Amino acid sequence: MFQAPRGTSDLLPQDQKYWRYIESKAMALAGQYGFGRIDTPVFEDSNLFIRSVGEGTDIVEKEMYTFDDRGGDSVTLRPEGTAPVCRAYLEHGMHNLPQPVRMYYFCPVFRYERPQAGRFREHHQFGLEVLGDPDPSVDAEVIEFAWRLIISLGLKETSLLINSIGDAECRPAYIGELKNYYQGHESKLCPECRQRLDRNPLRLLDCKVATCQALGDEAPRSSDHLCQSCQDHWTSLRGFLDAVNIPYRIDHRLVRGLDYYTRTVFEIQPLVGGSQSTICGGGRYDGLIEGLGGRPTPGIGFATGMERLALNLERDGVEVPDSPAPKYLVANVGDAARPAALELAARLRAAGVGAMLSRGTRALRGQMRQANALGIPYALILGDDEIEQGVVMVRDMEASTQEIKPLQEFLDGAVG
RNA sequence: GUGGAUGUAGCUCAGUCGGUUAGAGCACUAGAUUGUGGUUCUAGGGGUCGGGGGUUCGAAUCCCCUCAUCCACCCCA
Repeated sequence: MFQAPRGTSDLLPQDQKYWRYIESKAMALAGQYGFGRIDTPVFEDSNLFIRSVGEGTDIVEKEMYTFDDRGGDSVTLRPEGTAPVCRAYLEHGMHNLPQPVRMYYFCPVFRYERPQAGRFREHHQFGLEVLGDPDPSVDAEVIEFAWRLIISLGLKETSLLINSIGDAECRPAYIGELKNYYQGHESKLCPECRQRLDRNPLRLLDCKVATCQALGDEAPRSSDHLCQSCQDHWTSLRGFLDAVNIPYRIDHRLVRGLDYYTRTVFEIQPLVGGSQSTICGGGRYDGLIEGLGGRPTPGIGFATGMERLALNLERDGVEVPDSPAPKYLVANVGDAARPAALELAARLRAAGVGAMLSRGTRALRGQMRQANALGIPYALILGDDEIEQGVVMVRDMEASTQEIKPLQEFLDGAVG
């Protein structure tokens, strides 16, 4: 037997409601905030991700689905959503549009990781980007969007964490200080963190080993080492967030795993849940587009994981509307009734009314069971008698009542 | 990539000191009701016991390998 590849899964009809619910809420908000949808290819030139996400990151080092296509070009299944959008911005000359350009997307994302609850090799993200506006009010608006999405979905018990990690001007000096600090305590670090000291000092801050955490509490804070412009940006951002009553918490140890982030970073996490619990993450990336060969263009965005949102909706018991069953099930008894039933169902659907043919069972009983099992509100019964008289029996499944109507009269009423 | 746990019907799980033909509930199909659902009763279909190899007269049960899922690390949505 075949089974879905490791870390992938089927989204079955009965589970679709959560996704459709999230999509409809997200799209409605995107419209309100003036975002236009963009869809980019599932795979891209591998170098796009190497250059944007960063060569030292886990994603590029060991998680990308990279292969040579038959023409010998190295392509990679999208491991994140921001770089392709920036590529599209450049490729289509969007800097000529009124700035900033606001775009959102739903797309599958691929990372070769060891699967676990809430973490998959293929997952799906809703995300958005604002390109071409450096102002902290945009940061606030993007964060407010993310928060509003979570609230409007009905998720409770979540917290919003923010931090500022500086930019190309001030971060190198900060990282130097951080290294200095940790080198003074190297003997107390866990083995992993000793490696981080060279490779990725920022990540020292979010180690979960207790002794490292204790060191992290006393470590120099990025927000205390910002250059003047980053400092101003950070201060303004908090003011704006206060102005729109967004309940953020500053987390000095919030750093993110992609190299392109500058200044603002943020995450939304549920208060309960396992280790794979972050449901939304994002930040500013003012150097990314320039790094991809464009003119200096600021950007900010975030992404949410559909699977994790759905997981949280289910766990929180959020009531999610299911897609309604067709209004009519057309039951039929006898050979003559089968084509008549098919025609009746077709006429109803042509007029925009939901109707489906019952399973071809000889016993009417089975067809009524079907209507019941599918939650179809009305059964239409066609037998030899009805066809002969040009009528149809309409049964209200919930009220357990039924009446005989002339076919044309029924159709007029059903369609009207 | 590291460590640990778990894999028996579509689902939830019994069954394992090795011993006939592997079970239950739910779900599904049908009958009771020759043209009427939900409740009830009855019957039926459905299993390479995750896969492969080994030990044995005999393996769902013991051993090895492998695959998958879950948990933690790592990392992230």
